[in-house]
Amino acid sequence: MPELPEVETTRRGIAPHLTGHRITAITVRNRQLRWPISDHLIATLPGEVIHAVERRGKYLLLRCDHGTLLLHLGMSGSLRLVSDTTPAGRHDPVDLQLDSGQRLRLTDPRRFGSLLWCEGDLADHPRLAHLGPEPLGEAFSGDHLYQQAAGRRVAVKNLIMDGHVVVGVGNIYANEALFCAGIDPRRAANRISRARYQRLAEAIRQVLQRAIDAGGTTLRDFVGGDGKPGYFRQQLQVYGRGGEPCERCGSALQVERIGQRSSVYCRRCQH
DNA sequence: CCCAAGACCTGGCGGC
DNA sequence: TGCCGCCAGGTCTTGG
Repeated sequence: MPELPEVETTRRGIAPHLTGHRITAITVRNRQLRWPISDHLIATLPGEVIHAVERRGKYLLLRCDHGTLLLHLGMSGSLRLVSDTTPAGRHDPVDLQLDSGQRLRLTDPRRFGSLLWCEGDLADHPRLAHLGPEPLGEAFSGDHLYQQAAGRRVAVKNLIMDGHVVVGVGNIYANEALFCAGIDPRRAANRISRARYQRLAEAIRQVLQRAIDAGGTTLRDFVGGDGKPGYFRQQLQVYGRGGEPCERCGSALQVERIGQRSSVYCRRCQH
């Protein structure tokens, strides 16, 4: 589920229910996530008040009195607010009990998500320190991509999915943005002009922003606890549409693996 | 430094 | 129906 737009949608959905509230208890049913949940986190979190809910890349940041909870949803994670009598399912490894009576429940069947506790300077945290710029922020541009591409022969699709280059671009939106920009996903990163990177940066921004905007409409359902977002599916031009006609030229969309990830593109429109 | 591949996990699907 | 292999929205680690 979670690419940047979904993480941002989640952030917006949960923030009003968390901000200003105290975590009164943490229930850990399975601590084996991407990294085991630390004893220190479990001991420390109860009693902390959440002052703000922010996002860096695909990490949600719950800023508390004495530190920050970093929450990553991995491949299959989602968060919901539930009442404290809602029975937990098989794949609900963690609940945070709040002083409002609600619980923030993490559901994560594949357990690639993570919960980390950071007490020092957030910017120095090993998971955050080397991340690239936010795609919707000022520091991200075609020039930035062009500079990052220098000397790199990987496929451009792999470049833009590299979190050290730019955060938040997952497999879905990498495919979409490259289609929008008319760039062949297999093209070597260092064989693309500055002008075309400008177009690509713009496409990345646009595609992510549009998805976030679409996500906004499901916020209420999400927080109510039953929402499985599927809202942006209809807007996808290439992802999940291998073999179907290209929206622009009508020729059949090509499916191919690039860097272990399934990729879809139009042979006629993307060069 | 760059890059490809393997690793972590579970569930759903299509094919036989 | 049952089993098997493959696929899945992420990213860290390892080894060349």
